[in-house]
Amino acid sequence: MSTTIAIRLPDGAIKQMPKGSTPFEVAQSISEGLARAVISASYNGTTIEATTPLQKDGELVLFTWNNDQGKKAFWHSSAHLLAQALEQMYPGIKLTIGPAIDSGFYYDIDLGEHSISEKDLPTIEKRMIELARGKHAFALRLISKSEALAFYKAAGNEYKTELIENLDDGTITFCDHDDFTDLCRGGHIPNTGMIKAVKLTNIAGAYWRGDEKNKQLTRIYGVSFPKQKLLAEHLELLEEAKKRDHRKLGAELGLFTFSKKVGQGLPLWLPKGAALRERLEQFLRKAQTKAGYQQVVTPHIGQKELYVTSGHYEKYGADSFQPINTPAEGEEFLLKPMNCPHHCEIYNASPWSYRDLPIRLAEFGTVYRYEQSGELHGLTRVRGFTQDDAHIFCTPEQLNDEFMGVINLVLYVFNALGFRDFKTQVSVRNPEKPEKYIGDIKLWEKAEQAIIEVADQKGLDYVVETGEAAFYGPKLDFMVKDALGRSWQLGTIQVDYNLPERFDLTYKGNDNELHRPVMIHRAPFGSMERFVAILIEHTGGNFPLWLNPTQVQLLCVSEKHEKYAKKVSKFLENNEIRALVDDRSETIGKKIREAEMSKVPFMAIIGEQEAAQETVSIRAHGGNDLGSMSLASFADLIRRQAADEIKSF
RNA sequence: GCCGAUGUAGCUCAGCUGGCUAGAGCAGCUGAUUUGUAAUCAGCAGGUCGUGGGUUCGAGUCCCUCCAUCGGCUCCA
Repeated sequence: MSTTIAIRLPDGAIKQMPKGSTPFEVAQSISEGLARAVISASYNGTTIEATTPLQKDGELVLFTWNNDQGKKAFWHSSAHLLAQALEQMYPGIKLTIGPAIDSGFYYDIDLGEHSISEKDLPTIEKRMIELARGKHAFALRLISKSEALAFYKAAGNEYKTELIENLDDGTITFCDHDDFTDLCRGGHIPNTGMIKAVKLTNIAGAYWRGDEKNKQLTRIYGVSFPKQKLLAEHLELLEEAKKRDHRKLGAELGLFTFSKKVGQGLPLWLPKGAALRERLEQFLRKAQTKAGYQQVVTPHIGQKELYVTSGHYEKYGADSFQPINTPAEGEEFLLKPMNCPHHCEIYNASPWSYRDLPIRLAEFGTVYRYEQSGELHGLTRVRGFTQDDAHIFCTPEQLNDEFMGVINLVLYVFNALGFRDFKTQVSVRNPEKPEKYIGDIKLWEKAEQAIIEVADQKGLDYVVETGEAAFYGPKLDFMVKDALGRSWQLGTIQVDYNLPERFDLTYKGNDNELHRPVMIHRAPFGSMERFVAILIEHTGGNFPLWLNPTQVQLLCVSEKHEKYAKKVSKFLENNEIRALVDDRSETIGKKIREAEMSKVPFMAIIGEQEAAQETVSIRAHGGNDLGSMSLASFADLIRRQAADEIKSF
């Protein structure tokens, strides 16, 4: 029997180590520095501890703080530490789950009689650090299902018992450190001493197993680091991100506002915001016209019957804005929560031949949805919003090509606005919850297959999310993160075989028989509101020149130069450049300061010299002095930059 | 909707353990100043302290209700 094993490292090197060596010892054989940094490891694809003995040949990957897996192990271990501190400070609480997340960790706890508020967090942090200093090793041990159940039954913890019930005997492990034990599948740092800095960020309610019908537990979120300095940097990053918050910038830049009197979640677009939005609409309208869309307009309300037909009423009626009554007995209208039923009726207004299809109907359609009060969020989640909606009615044979066409349009839009960092997600139904969906399973399968086929063909790097489909069909969603890293769905493309059935949509085929068209619902922006919100956060309010409501601010050095400023302004206007004149009796310093704060891309200083030489002195936002130039070359500069921005896609 | 937090002039904030007519800066208005690359000076005005109730001799400060906002959960046609 061999006493050494061959361990292959990611760089291809093969280490011969004594059987039973640990990843930590392998690291040590490479360098002491690496050994100190190693957090956890994976062996033949399975996450293991740095201290797990390796018994057979295999491939080893060492994880440090610099890998995502290393961070996950670090944060997961920190969750254990949090649980230990909580158990000591609040005896009798019941632990449930405590995973690592993208930026930190949390633990869900049933506090029973106790209650914890944000004021208690610093004390808990302190206790965690004290415990960490004990440098207690994390030790994973296999335990039988019956023993595991006995352990948590004795503790009266019904949550852990429920978790264990769903695990297979022989795969269950406990993790011990110090006097603390937790059900755990592994992936820890060697010992608690590595955790040098902890920040518990917030406290929240979270339902057991994510189900609203279950008991609400207390969730404590935190983040931890191997160095104090890293925590300070992390907090600073959060502060920076807050400055890009679209709610803050929206107010500062005068883009939009809300009014308690108008109502929660009903945004009011101010002139500058409306100008920005208008330009986005123009941009998309142009692209859509090129892509063969036709613009339509439909009313903001529709008879209740319309939504009963579509199935929306049954699904959302009770939780929506309630029907509007009229003087006529029994007559009821709903504020439209989506545009598709209206567009279906437009389709139905004429008979169609297969030669006419595809029909692409587009509308910037304003819809109203009664979102739960706790869900409202700036412009990203509102109760009244405008979708850049369109519905494509096509033959089944045309579906893939049409779907591809929409993907290309969405990518074009994202590119044009600099959204390079997005994720695509194929949202399919959850087969275990058929009650959430309408229509024939066979059609669902066809629709899902079509999306995956086209996404593959396009080479999209998508993830499949089960249970995220709309109730009438699966979709391809384009997800973009906000300043704080929260993911939002912007673009969406949906395949729908169901509404054509419900609205009895038909076309005459070349066989002279009536056939069902397929419908694609799609919105590249998603909604104007959410898109503008994310655009604000991505650009920090420094919009691309072609989109900016104000491209140039003309700043008079004194009131004497007002006349020349007007002339310059006229010139720019004739060249389709959007400029404003600041001719107040303020110092030039103050005018520059205010223009800087309003994030205008260019400032043109206009004084004695400029008036005499018929030039402008240009300062770019941020302080870059571009010197003086003729009006024509300035106009040219702006035109070129705007054209470059648009061309870059 | 649920858990936790917050709510003082248009904005950012001060107001200690409840105690006289609630303060400041910026923004606004009026006047002076006519200015060369991130805040000119002076004066004036502006708040029923989110709302409604309660405790108290006395509430911006303590308690409750509701409303709105923030961080999560759930939801997202």
